[in-house]
Amino acid sequence: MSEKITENDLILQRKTKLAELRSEGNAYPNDFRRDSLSEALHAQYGEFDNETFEANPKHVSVAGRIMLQRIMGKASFITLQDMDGQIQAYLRSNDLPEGQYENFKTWDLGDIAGISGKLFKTKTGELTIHADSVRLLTKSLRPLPEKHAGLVDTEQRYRKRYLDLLTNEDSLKVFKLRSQIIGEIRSFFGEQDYLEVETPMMHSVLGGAAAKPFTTHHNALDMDLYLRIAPELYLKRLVVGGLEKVFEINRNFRNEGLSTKHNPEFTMLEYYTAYADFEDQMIFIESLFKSVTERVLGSSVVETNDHKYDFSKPFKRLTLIGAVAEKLSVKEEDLRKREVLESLAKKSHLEDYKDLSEGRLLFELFEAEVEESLDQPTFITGYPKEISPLSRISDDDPDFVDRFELFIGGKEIANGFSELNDPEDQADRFKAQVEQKASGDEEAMEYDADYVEALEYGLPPCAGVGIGIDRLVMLLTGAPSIRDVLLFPQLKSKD
RNA sequence: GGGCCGUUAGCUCAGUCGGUAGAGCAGUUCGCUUUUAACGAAUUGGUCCUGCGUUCGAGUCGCAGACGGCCCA
Repeated sequence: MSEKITENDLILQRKTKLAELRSEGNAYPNDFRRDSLSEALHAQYGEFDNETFEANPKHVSVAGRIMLQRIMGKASFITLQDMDGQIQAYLRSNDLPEGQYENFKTWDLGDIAGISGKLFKTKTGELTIHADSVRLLTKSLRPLPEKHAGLVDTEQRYRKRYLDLLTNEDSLKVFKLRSQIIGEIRSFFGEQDYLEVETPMMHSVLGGAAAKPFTTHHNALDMDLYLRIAPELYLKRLVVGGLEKVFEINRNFRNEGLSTKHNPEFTMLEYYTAYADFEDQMIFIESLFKSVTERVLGSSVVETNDHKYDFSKPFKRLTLIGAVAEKLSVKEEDLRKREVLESLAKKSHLEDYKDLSEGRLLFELFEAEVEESLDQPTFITGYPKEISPLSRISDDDPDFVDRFELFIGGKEIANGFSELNDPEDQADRFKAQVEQKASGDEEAMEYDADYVEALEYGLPPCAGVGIGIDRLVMLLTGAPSIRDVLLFPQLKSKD
């Protein structure tokens, strides 16, 4: 937390300048108002020539951070950066009020300034503000990273994201895109009459997913609570309550390892649709992905690095057992035999495979051997009942449930199923989870009696889906690590 | 948890065989009224991640640790 604050000459020089500013009045004014943003000016006036500007002068005020400066005696150019982009200003000693140019010469890269003046084009045709007034709005006490390379050190980019955003345009782009993606998802659901809700982040009963939780304590209630691992059971209570189309975009917390695909807190979209099943949801996801990519990227074809995904086409569909059979070159019917599963599990170095049920063995084989190879969008269906305690039993086979997971680029992107709305079956499944927990499965759920009671009032037939937003953003931006799409990824404290 | 790689000036990076720690940018000073990574000249700036060890001598070699990255389970 308290990384040692390093004082060096560069900072001391700037502090001396700040002291001078303080002695002249308020060093942190907040009465400058801009009327223009940089990119908007380029868009509106980029094609103008100086004749046009002379006939029809445009006076503008902009504000931003000084990123570059070119000082030539009694005239200078500076590059100002705002939320929109960058614009150049031309400061000429003779054209500024008494003393302003001399003050400007004491400013540093990274200082925040307000500039007013008329637009013109330089010799080389660059749109520039010919300043008639300049003001220092905020003194920067620390030097910015190197002006061309930007901030490169990965650790510093994560710990001091503000410097990364200021100096690395690509990084800023990723987070702008992330915001647009989430915005378009909201629009898509809104257009289809889904209601957006927020459900509790602090749960007294653990459920909704197989994961290890974070625990916390409420002092006034003297009660231990879990940070939620999933919002599922609350959202389905809302479906019982008549919110037949409902969604939530919010954080989940899982107390597990970190990797390029995992951060302890991550953003999940979950939605539920009454009178729909998992097959309907697969089609819905296809249209969601097509729509979001078209609206955000302008095309349903996403090309990043050496991968290409066309979201205008229906996704591939495979069964879990079929995918494992194909990958390991075994017959599907053999994958129903315990001895075959065990020998494959041994070959795949699965831990404690002798203690696992057949369904879990199959699932873990899939995770170990198949998942990573599913590059093109693929729905996997046919999940075993025992690893899906909230899913509806398949009408075709009582050992399996009506569930799918979506894989793209070797990563799990979505998980959905027809919901189990039989309260007696749900009670039995919770009991099985409690037994698994008792026998050492830290990821098993707890018995949620209140949820079973809600089901007893009647949950309409429905289906729900969870989509990992961070992984979706990785996919659409080509980011190789989840840390590149999280503004402040979890890192170890340096103390 | 294991393996590999990295950590040197504010930033980006060099650093030979173990022998006085370097460059570019930024900063400071001077010059320069259309520059664009502005330019020219001079110049300041170091806990070489931390600790211990080997050695006459360690940024460099060894051991332990911290943090980060990638890969594996």
